[in-house]
Amino acid sequence: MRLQESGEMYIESIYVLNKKMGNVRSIDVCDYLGYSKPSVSRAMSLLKKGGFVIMDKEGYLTLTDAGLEIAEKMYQRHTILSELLISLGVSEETAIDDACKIEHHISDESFNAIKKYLEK
Amino acid sequence: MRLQESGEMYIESIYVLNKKMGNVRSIDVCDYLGYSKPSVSRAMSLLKKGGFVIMDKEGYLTLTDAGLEIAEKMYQRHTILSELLISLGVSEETAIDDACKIEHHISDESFNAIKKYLEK
DNA sequence: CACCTCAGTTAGTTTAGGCTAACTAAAACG
DNA sequence: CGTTTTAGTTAGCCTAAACTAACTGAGGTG
Repeated sequence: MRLQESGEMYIESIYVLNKKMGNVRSIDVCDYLGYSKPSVSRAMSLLKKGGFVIMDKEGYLTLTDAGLEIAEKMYQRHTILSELLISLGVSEETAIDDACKIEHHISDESFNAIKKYLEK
Repeated sequence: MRLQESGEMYIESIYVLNKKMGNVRSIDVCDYLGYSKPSVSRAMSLLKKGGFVIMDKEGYLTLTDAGLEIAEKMYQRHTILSELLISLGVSEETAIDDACKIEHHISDESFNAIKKYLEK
């Protein structure tokens, strides 16, 4: 199952919310992303089917290993891209916004080059 | 009229093809982007309606001032983002690919910060 | 001159990903 | 204990942007 950009966003949201508040349900994702319940519900059912997310009987969401792998990748990209932009003088708010969009489009090769640059 | 990412791509293609070969028609855009004729035809009619492109009776495409403004913006972004990535050690092919995707998502603020960084 | 090719358009399909309205079922409350 | 709130789902709509199939109309050629 091919994961789209929106799928990556949902997975990353679950990951971030989990770090922030422990248990995560669909409704939290709605609030976080500003999407309607049906949109999130449908996305979750696709992510469940794709094997990225598990939902228990009470509606709590957990990332599978596959989901966690994506989430960590996206989160690392998010963090490092923000860092790059901030180090170039961009405001924190814009840096985070832009990182959020770019993280889904940049190749591993470019990302690793940026990471290496920042490590120096 | 709000311009989507795909609209920006079409406009940039016309601009690039114009630089490369002088006159540009829809069919050249098809070849360049690898899209079907109906896709390009539809896109051109939207860009005409939006006032970004003019098509003469023979089908030759010209950018309006508004179109040219977008094209130059995208082209500059494309060039400078490629430059940035190449300067960080990314291969030319990947750098160009990634620049092509990122150019539509990055804010002016971040772009200007990158530009300033490269100027030093 | 009949025919073919080439460029563009029209019509209709598909997929992705938002949305609202309306339903269900469980929990919380007065 | 009945009603309200909360969370999730179902059904169906909309837009963007790709596609194929099929038409149109202009030029070039046997």
